[in-house]
Amino acid sequence: MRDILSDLNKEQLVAVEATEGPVMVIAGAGSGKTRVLTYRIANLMRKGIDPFNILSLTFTNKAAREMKDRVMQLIGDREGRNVWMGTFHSIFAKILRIEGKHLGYPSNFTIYDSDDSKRLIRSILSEKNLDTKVYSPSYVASRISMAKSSLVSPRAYADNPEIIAADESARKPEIKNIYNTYQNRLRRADAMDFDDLLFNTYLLFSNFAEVLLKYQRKFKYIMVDEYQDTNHAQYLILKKLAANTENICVVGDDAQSIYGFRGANISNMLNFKHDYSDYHLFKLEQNYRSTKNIVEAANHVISYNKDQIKKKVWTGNDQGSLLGFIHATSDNEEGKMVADSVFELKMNNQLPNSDFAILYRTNAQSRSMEEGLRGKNIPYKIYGGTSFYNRKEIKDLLAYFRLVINHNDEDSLQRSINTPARGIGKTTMEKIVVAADEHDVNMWEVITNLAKYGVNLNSGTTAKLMNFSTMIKSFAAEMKKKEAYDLARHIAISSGLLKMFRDEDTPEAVSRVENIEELLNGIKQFSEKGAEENEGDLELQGTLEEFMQDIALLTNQDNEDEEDKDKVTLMTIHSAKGLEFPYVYVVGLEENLFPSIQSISTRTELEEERRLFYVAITRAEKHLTLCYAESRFRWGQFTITEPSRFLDEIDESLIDRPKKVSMGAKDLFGSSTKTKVPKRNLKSINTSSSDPSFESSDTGGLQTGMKVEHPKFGKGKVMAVEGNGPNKKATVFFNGVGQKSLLLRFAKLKIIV
DNA sequence: TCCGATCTATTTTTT
DNA sequence: ATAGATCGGA
Repeated sequence: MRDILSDLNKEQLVAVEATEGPVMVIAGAGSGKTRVLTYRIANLMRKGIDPFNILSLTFTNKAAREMKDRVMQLIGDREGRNVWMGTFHSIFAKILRIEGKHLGYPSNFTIYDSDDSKRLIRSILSEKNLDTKVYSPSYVASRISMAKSSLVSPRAYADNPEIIAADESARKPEIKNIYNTYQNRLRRADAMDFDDLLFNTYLLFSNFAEVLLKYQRKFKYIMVDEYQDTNHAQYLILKKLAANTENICVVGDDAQSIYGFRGANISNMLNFKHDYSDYHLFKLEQNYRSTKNIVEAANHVISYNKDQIKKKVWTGNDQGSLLGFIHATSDNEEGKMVADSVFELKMNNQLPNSDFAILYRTNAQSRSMEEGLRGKNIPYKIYGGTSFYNRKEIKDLLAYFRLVINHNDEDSLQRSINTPARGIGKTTMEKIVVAADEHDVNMWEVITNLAKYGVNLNSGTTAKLMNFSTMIKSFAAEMKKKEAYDLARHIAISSGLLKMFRDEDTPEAVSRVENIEELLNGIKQFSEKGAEENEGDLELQGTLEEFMQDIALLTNQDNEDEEDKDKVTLMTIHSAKGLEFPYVYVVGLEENLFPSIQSISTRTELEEERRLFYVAITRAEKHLTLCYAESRFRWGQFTITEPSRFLDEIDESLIDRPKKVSMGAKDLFGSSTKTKVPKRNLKSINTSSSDPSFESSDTGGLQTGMKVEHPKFGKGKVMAVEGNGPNKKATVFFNGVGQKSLLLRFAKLKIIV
């Protein structure tokens, strides 16, 4: 620990040593940002600061874990574990479990993930008889989420003329009411969604001065990673927490801001100098990670963005080899070619699998990569995607756990009450929901006091409900006595859930049973670990409640323990941020995929996509390969693609591209013997050809999401509408044909819905 | 109330 | 492709 400071370059060193007062570090990709943060923590402790007084915030679990590991390496586990290090959400959840009572929440509140939120929104929509085509749950969810991350309460939402006008012009005036009901429902269930973890922390700190003071005293030194990704709520919370000592150090890179879609606001970086006039600014511009070619490619790409803080990222590293380029005819071939390339590099240079990463824009792209790698027997691991905790059987079992911990959790109640079937059907549940709404109490309250709330049910049903609540209560009683694993297994068996899947006797059900076993094993490990650490410490360790708190914020597979060491990494670019790999493949560089179709209509969104591409490029240390496939299965359909505009933004001289440039659909059809075009798609192209009786509609009011029919392309869905007047264009996804951009002036479109 | 067959929306990215 | 929603029959 003595000479840790000698590991740093001059700029890093000053940033590490400026421990007092506000500090902002603008750190280019690969410039040792995490290093600065971890060494800062070590340095603080070296100077005698109590680790309990240090707070370090990150965005992803992976980044948090990485930071923890590195800090532990520097200063040892014993002291290291006392630093409050974690994601914003997990740290604030921890605080809210302790202080939530001030806001009227019990400490065992349930955290709803985005799935749970959407399900709740769905059920509110159906109660309010709103059309889910107009009020698409994900749209409503994102409106609500945006409001919350800007600290706009349901009340403030309804009172804000601009928001209301926006909703009205989008013909969705009900959103304010949905938001209000949604928030009441969460409250009634003693549940918080992800945004509430921030919003409520903000409320806590602004309304309870003594609580704020307690945490201001506690967190004398605050560090924030990826500051460019903070949203308004996070910004204000930080401002409050740091108000006393102003010992706040934020590290960020505007060029890597990729979370605008969830409310991140780069202006938080720009505002820093206004909030803390005596701040110190440090810039880290030397890239230690990548070769000259990679850095140059990245700089070139990002220079296409208008909005950016000027800085010059450079490297003293070798020139390195040219960027690789893979041009495949289909997504499957792309997977094969990437796997071949990995295999070749690995064999020629005797490299471990862990040197390789394959990065993509969307989780769905992992499949063809997996197939390719499996074909070559290359071990891989996937981050994210449909995570373990999102599988149906896991959610089913977790719903029991959650309900046992928090009986008021209505989502879990609805999920578990008739799974496995107990003869408590829709009619019964409807009556309960109605009674709950009428008396503004939650469903558990109604179920356990049927008479009091005037619910009329026959004696058989009453008995069934009674049995269910008795069972849940008995589980809850055992929670205090039993260890997490024992209780979990007991619930899996006594609830009948395990039996239900066993009885099903399909291959699918077998894997569901296996997954349940896996979850139980995970719990076993957890409680054993708890018992180990328990000596002398918290008595709560190792209970099911603790386990649930632990996993509530783990949305992707974060359990890396088992020998996942030497494997190729597959992940989205978003989750790759902050990581680095010697060999990186960026796949699916196609228009409408990357940049994504939803982003190409506005400059800000397109620039965010470009920053995402920048992040992807700068993950690579030694070699970067860019991949493009001429066709791809998307939404279960065969689609013809065009190369991404981003490919043109890298200087040709940096890419090792085969001379022949052949692209586009014509070429593909000419040589389509190689590409498997499913029969039914060919059929649908042929059968839906021009029909003399076809009548086109007035497309003046055409909107995203509408269903249309085209005389030649058949039925499709409008993905985007852009331009005005005679130049108005629509991007339509046609079943079996793929995506088409149509000039409405000419296109004969019939609006179906 | 349950079950199966059929229809339908869904896919951007993360906590 | 796939999970969930919906509907009709048992």
